[in-house]
Amino acid sequence: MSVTIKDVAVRANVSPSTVSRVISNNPRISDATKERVRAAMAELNYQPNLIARSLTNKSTKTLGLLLPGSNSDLLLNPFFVQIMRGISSYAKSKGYYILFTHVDSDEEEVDVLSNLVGSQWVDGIILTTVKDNDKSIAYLKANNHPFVVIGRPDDDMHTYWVDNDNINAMFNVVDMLIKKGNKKIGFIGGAHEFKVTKNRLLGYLKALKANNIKVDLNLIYEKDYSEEAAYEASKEIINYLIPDAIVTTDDLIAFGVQRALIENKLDTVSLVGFNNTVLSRYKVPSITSVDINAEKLGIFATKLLINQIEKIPILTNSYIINTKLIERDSTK
Amino acid sequence: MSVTIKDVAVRANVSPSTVSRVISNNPRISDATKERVRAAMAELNYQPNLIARSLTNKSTKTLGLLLPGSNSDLLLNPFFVQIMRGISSYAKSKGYYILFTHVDSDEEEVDVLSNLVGSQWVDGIILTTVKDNDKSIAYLKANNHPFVVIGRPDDDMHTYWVDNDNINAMFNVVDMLIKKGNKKIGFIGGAHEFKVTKNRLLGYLKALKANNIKVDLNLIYEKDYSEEAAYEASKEIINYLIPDAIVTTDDLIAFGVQRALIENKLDTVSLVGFNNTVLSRYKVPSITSVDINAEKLGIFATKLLINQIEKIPILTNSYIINTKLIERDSTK
DNA sequence: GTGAAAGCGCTAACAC
DNA sequence: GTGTTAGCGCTTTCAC
Repeated sequence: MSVTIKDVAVRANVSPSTVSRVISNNPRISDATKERVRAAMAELNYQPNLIARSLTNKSTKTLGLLLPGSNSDLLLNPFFVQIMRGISSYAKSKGYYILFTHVDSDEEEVDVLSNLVGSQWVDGIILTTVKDNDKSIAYLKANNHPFVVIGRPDDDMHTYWVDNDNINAMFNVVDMLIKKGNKKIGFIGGAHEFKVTKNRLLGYLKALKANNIKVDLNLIYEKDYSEEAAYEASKEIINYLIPDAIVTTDDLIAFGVQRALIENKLDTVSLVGFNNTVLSRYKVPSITSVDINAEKLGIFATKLLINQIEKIPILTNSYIINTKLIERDSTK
Repeated sequence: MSVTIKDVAVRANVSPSTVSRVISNNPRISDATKERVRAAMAELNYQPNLIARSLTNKSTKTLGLLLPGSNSDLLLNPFFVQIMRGISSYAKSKGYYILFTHVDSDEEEVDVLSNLVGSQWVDGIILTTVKDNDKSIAYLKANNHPFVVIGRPDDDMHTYWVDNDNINAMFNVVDMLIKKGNKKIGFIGGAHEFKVTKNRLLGYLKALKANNIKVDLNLIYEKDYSEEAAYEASKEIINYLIPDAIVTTDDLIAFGVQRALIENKLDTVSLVGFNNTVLSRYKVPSITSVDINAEKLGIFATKLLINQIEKIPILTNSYIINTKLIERDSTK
């Protein structure tokens, strides 16, 4: 059928092992035979069968990427695609493939992992969300399988992870708003089970405290990552009081807030998004947002994982990716 | 190291081949031994090594997914993620994995394909864009490798593909607008090299013709898939004349148009997007758009591909996925 | 109904 | 420097 190492060997009048050595560029092969073998490979249009190689090497040069399920708008968020782009490009540069799977439910997640890992399909796993007491993390640790998570895990000293400094990023947003004179600041975040939400909320609280502003629980909402839920939450806040500003944990959420603000003609209320998606810039008014460098998150996560797999000594088990506040018209 | 078929065999006091037969549920194995083997597998927590299986079976149960490069906002478009979700969920239901790669340039595309195919990593390929004289399609055909494309290819009788009826979908949009009294209708599309753009333009032209409206080339723009480019194009159209309506080939483009319209206080101009992304619904005014059923595109593409790989007789080499016009406030 | 043996395409230890 | 050989973990033909 397709041409194998044996065919090349016959053609070049050498043994299969010699061909293999030429492929891996083994220095002990004479230049003459190298030439001959390479010529044979070219003539026969030979391409190594990576499956066979994987079997002997016990390594597939493939990374598994677990994406969250379809129960929220989370995946529709462009920042996921940016992360994927980062992962894909770094992986490619290091000769790795990416296998991806959606996970529909929490229970399923460990099953899927167990398949991927147990079947020896992947050399490592990239997790894209982190929860408290994350089952997937627990499973991978128990099985001692290389993995990296995007987001800060509970056991941040003994896990490979990348994340933004979400506490600080949100602290800066809120602090900036307060310095500009805003006092009554609402917070609308995604589901509380996600670490991101939790940490951004922490940053919010920290900033209030640092500026001696009392926390008002009626101004704090944590729902799911949808435009609609955010819209509803904003209306509740507005009914309670007219805030000076509303901060959110995602642009999609900010879009929902903006809709509510516009509907209620509240053009004095400041608004801040997160993740700096393409559209935040083009909204009217354009929305101030925090650029989280999603592509970089993907790149460094993959780097951490590949170093781990290839046992390349690394100085750190994590990277904090810098964020950048992009001020636009929605904050005065 | 990890537990293999041999370990199970020893434990269950049978030969490896028997274990293999139990795994594949071979009917000639007695229920008693089946039981025994299954028990052994459970006790040892055995999971088949898929790499080894792939080597013997000459099938990896993995599909390669090629995504467009980073030179446009195309990939940031939520509809891509929806397609991926469709692909992933159907593939999963049939026991297939998905390997994905970004392609940065056209030249690179064939290289990447040749790697994927030649290395025998994937059983089939999913192409997500189609161009005229598509090199990738040519390569896959030449190598006789199973593939499917999302979008209608040149040789639509001898290629597996899924697509919307883009000509008709756009025809209906424009026809509807004309029936409502709009006459001067602008068209802003993505890059002309993409078949999608071409076909939607065709539908636009067809509708004008059917209604005896003369084509005005000053109202037709084909740029790239970006908000910004669309915004600029709209301004040029507005400078030329105030249109009754503007149709676009993508919501992202429509967003750019809307920004230009709002800036110029042109609230009488109708606007239609495409792909019905989440945000079109929440824009102010909400944007009429065409739902292309992206997830379904992914599902049926994968179905076509897997049937082909497994040599399941199929009645058709393509599916036309229905579209649905979602009327909102942007069209009067 | 079950076992023995060969082979998928590659790599690597061991010879010479 | 190069060849021989065994083996990665599985499936499958051929025996019995």
